[in-house]
This record gives sequence, structure tokens and C-alpha cells, in this order.
Amino acid sequence: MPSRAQRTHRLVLRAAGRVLERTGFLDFTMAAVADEAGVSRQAVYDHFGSKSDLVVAASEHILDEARRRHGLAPLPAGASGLDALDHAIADYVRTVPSVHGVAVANDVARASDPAAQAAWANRTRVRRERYQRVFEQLDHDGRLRPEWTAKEAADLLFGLLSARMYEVLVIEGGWTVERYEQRVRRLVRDAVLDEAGAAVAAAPA
Amino acid sequence: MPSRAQRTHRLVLRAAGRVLERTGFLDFTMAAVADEAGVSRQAVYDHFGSKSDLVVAASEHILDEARRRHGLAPLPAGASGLDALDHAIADYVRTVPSVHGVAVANDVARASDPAAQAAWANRTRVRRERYQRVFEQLDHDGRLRPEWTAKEAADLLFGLLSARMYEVLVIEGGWTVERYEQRVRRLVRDAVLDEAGAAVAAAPA
DNA sequence: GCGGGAGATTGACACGGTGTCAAGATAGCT
DNA sequence: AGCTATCTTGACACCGTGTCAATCTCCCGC
Repeated sequence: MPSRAQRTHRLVLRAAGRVLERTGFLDFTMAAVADEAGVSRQAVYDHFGSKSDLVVAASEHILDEARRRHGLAPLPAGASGLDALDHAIADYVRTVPSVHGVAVANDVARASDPAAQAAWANRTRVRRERYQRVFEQLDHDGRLRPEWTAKEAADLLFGLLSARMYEVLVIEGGWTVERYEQRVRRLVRDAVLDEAGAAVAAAPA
Repeated sequence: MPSRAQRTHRLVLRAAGRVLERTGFLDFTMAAVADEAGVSRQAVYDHFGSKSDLVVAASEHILDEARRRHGLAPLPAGASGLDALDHAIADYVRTVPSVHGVAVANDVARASDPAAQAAWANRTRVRRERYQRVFEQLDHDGRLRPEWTAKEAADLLFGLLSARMYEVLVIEGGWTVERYEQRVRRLVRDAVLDEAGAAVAAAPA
């Protein structure tokens, strides 16, 4: 059973998440969070030293929650590189909508606070490296175009799967998430992969 | 000859630009700008009603300056749709590096202020529409793939030519701007255009 | 069941930034 | 010189962050 401190900690964290989602970074104040949590402002400071610390922690929390909720089946064992690519894209697209607000808030926090910047850099590095491994596998399978390195391909995918891109295409552009997903898949495949199938089909003719 | 008011106006504007570029949105305070301009804080408020107004105005100013400095020749009269596309990409890529800091500051301002949001929406709408017209011309030339509308193509290009993408690929990813430009060109062409050349070449065979 | 200590509350404070105001100094034009 | 637009000065209210100390309350072990 959780101690009192643990309970308060979670209470504040969840409240912070709600405030962050509701008001954006804009009106995310320590007082608002304290209020939402039904706790004193000081208690918030006791558990999270500063506003940026809280934003970072809350973001992490919400991202974890979202990933758990939409929990994609972990990639099956014998999956091909192509499967891994589709899986990575699907995983992202599935969770963006529910975490987009938080991602934007984080972007702002990152621009105005070194600590948030560092935490953010950590999290994104992990994602970039995951993407890179996918393309390394594809390279190993001989499917990566010679003019692309796995890292560059990962950069591209990472950029395509960013909060900003989601905003431009889905929110502002009015694309459905399905179309977004499908086109990112197409785009990346066409750009960085040799079309093994097409090549085989073309050869006999 | 400029009146006193006009002179002060420009003085503040230029100072704001320098502060914005030097310190980012982070330490961009009215006091700092006033200081930099050698003018009283009140004078700043006299000319620009609020901080966000000033950020918006300064950004606009810097963007104009950059565009003038790197002034690309306006698109020749008889240019094809493809020329127009390349021109749009080149124009953006040529100016990003020098205005990226400002763009980021603007993103932050936009997230934390409705007024800045509105001004920003205006400016981007213009760019998106310009891109759309390029693809409409290409569509008219019968070069747009049937599964893409001109607007969707413009959305994609706009996303590819965003501050965030530049950050991911060039700043963080280490791509040269030339590579960035070349690959955006390739990506967009391959994704949304019929390859007229290939089709013509294939038909006789 | 009761003392003690961890943890929460309360209210005060300093600090810095925004935005506003009014009174006075200063410039530039006629 | 005199008049007006413009700029300066210094004060103020307001709000958010972060800190502090005194006080209260829950709950754990004895």
C-alpha cells in the first residue's frame, strides 16, 4: 500500500497531467495544479522542485499512460525489417492524438528551460535510436537504398513523426490519421527503400 | 527624412531583432529591448503595445531583411510548375538558417499568446497558399498524381519546410542544407508527381 | 491509545516581469 | 521663441515563481 507521500505524489502528477492537457503550457501554473490536485501549492514544490521538473514528470507520465492504454502488441519475434518499420509508424500514429497537447507544451518548456531541454533530449534520443535500428535491419536485408544511411533514414522518419508534422497535416491540414499514417509509410518506403518486389517483377519483362 | 517617431520605431525594431536572435524568447524582455535600443521601456510600449506584438513585428522585420539579403531572383515569367516548385524550396532553404532562431521564438510566442497566434496564422496561410498554387499549376500540367490534391501536396511541402524539420535534419541530424534541399525536392517529386519523363520513355518500349 | 515524526498546510516574503499612468523634460518644426 | 509630438522618469498594481518558518495532522510503532 502506498505511503501518504506516494499518494500525494501521484495525485499531483495526475492533476498536472490534466491541467497540462486542458490549458496547455499557457496557464499551467503551480497554483492551478495544486488546486486541481486538492493540495497546497507548497506540497507541489515539496514533490517536484520546480515548474519545469513538474512539466517533464507529467509529460513522461502521460506518455507512459497513453502507451499503456493503446498498448500495441510488441513486435512479433520473426518480424521483418519492413514489419518493424510499419510497427514503429503505427505505434507513433496511434498515440500522437492523445499526447499532442503535452508534446507542444514540452516544446515550449524545452525552449525556455535548460533542464526540460535535457530531459527532452534524452527521451527523443531513445526514439531516434530505435528508428535507426529498424533501418539498420533493413540495410542488413539489403533493402536500404545506397544513397541513404540508416541514421539519415531515421532522421527523416523522426521528422515525419513529429508533433509539428502532425499539427501541419492532421490538425491544420485536415488529414485523417489513417491517411497520415499511410502516406508516411509510403513516403519513407519510396524514398529510402529499394523496391524489391518491383525490381523482381520488372526483371522478367 | 524620417520623423523622430519613425526613427525610434526602427531603432526599437532592430534592437528587438538583435535581442531575439541573441537570447531567444527566453530572456527577451521589454527592458532588455529598451536597453539595447538605448530608449526608455515606456517608449517601447508606446510603439508596440505588448511583448507579443513586438515579437511578431520583430520577426516579420527579420524575415523581410533575410529575404532581401538572400534575395532570390523572382521566378522568371515562363517558368514551369516544376521550376516553381524548385524555386519555392530553394527560397525557403536559402533563408531558414538565418531566421531559424526567430522562428523558434515565434513558435513559443504563438503557444503562449493568442495575438501572436493570429499573426502567425496569417503569415503561414500565405505561404501555404503559395505552395498550393504551385501544385495547382502542376496539376494543370497533368503532373500531379491522382491520389494527391494540390492542397494535400502543399500541406506536405509546408511540413517538410518547417522550422522543426530543419531542426531535426540539419541541426540535430547534421545534414548539410544542400542535402536537405535536394532530398526534400526528391521526396516531394517522387511522392506527388507523375514521372512524365519515365512514362514517356516507358511507353515506346 | 498515544507520542513522535513524516508530511501537509498556511501565510508571509523577495524577486522579477508585464502593463499602465501621470508629470515633466526635450526635440524639432513654424 | 513657442508649441506640440515624442520621449523619459518613477511610481504603481498585478501575477507567477520560488523560499521560508510556524503550525497542524495523519499514521506507525510501541
